[in-house]
Amino acid sequence: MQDPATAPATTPGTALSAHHIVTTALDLAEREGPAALTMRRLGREMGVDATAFYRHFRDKDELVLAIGDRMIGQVLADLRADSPANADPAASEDWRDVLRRIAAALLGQVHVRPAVFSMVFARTTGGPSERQVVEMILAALAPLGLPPERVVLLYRLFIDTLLSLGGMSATVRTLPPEIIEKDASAWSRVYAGMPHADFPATREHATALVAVTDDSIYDAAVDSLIFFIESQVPTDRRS
Amino acid sequence: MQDPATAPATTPGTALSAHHIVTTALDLAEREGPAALTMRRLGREMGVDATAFYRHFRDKDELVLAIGDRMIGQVLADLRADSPANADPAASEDWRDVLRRIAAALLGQVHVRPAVFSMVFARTTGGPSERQVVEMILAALAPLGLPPERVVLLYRLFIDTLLSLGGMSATVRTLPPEIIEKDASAWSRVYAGMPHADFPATREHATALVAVTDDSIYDAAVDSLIFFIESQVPTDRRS
DNA sequence: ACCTGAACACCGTTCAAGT
DNA sequence: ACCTGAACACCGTTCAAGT
Repeated sequence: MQDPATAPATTPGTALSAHHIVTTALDLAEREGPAALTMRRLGREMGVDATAFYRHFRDKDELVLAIGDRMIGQVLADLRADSPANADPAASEDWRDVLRRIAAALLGQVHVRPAVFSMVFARTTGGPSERQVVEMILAALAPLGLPPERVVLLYRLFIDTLLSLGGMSATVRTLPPEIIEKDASAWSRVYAGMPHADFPATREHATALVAVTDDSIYDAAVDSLIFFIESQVPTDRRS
Repeated sequence: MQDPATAPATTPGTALSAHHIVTTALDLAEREGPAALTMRRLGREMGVDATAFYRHFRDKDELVLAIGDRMIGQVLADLRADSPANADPAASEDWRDVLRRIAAALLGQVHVRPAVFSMVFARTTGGPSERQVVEMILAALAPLGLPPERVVLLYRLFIDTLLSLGGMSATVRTLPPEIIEKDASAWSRVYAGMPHADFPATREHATALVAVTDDSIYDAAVDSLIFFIESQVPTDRRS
């Protein structure tokens, strides 16, 4: 609690902090879309001049990465929350379950913070949360008896596939509404009124095509990745 | 050849056409990055006012989609060029080879047109080239004896995984140079100077981690996807 | 130490006017 | 029919000035 009389008259209770800026920026991006996250708009939101943020972040990119770091922190928090190690810290979890839990936590953020996810999925923050997720995946794959080059390739295949699939889905979700409409109608046109003679396979699958969801594709990707990794594991380490 | 005397003095030999606009815009984006593709910059490039393009495209998004369509057209051209059906039109190619050729053609555009790829990989143009690629993949998977819902899921898994992995790679490639540097150094920091006690798996794989390339990940994804699809095919249809 | 405000060099897009 | 040019409502960022 700050005494209103001693607080500077120009900024009544609106002291900026990196944490508070990130919180407000994240909310703004999710509420109105990635394009609404501008320095000026954020300034209006927080009652300060647009240029005030440059005291806390070198440039807008730094701010966006900080928002991304906040999101990865949530991924990590979700992972800890439903970890079986909470019940039995000594139990070493099956690597498949570790990967499935990480995949689920990432997909959760695609749903709950699509704007942020679309802004940072191709970027690296190098923050502490990111490092811990990296360590979790590598620690799960390391005991499988594969050469290190193979381990890191499978690690990157896993994380890059899920980040990019999630990022694509999040990007589409946060496009301006009129463009989402255009994209959707483009697919309808592709699948529907097509010359039967030239596009037999597409016509045959038109009904099924419109029913596929991004989440079912993501789930299939997780199954596919685990199935592929399993196939590389020496038979004596399979379980 | 146009008589210089009869050509309008204001636009000497610079008549705009949708095709010419797309060509110049694509070149500009690849030459100077996606951020350099602005209406004003393109106008300067072509010697016309920035607002002249609105006679040919409804808005900038339409122009970007047209550029994307041009790129997919190249994918299709590449596919036709190295199709074995050129030699023997009666031969029906193994579905694995069809998928591998499509994957290779997409990756080719990631390399040769990363800026365009990064701008459109999450979008749908609904153009004729796109339709033909869709038909190619569905026609390859249709004879495998799977229910239509399964066919379309595997089709989407295949195309979405490769588009999004390629898109992520292309996005990183076309980031402003100083940001690429920041991203790369972020990874070095993650992999290198980390507390050995807390990140044993990361430390163990530090050397191997920096050696993984986007292309090797993409290739592994193609292998993984084909391996997964194979596993779903009824045994009597495997070959 | 932290924020303001003017300024610079940009954006996409609309619309009346020119040829 | 096609392009121009002024105008509107925006951007990110720098820097001198304020408190």
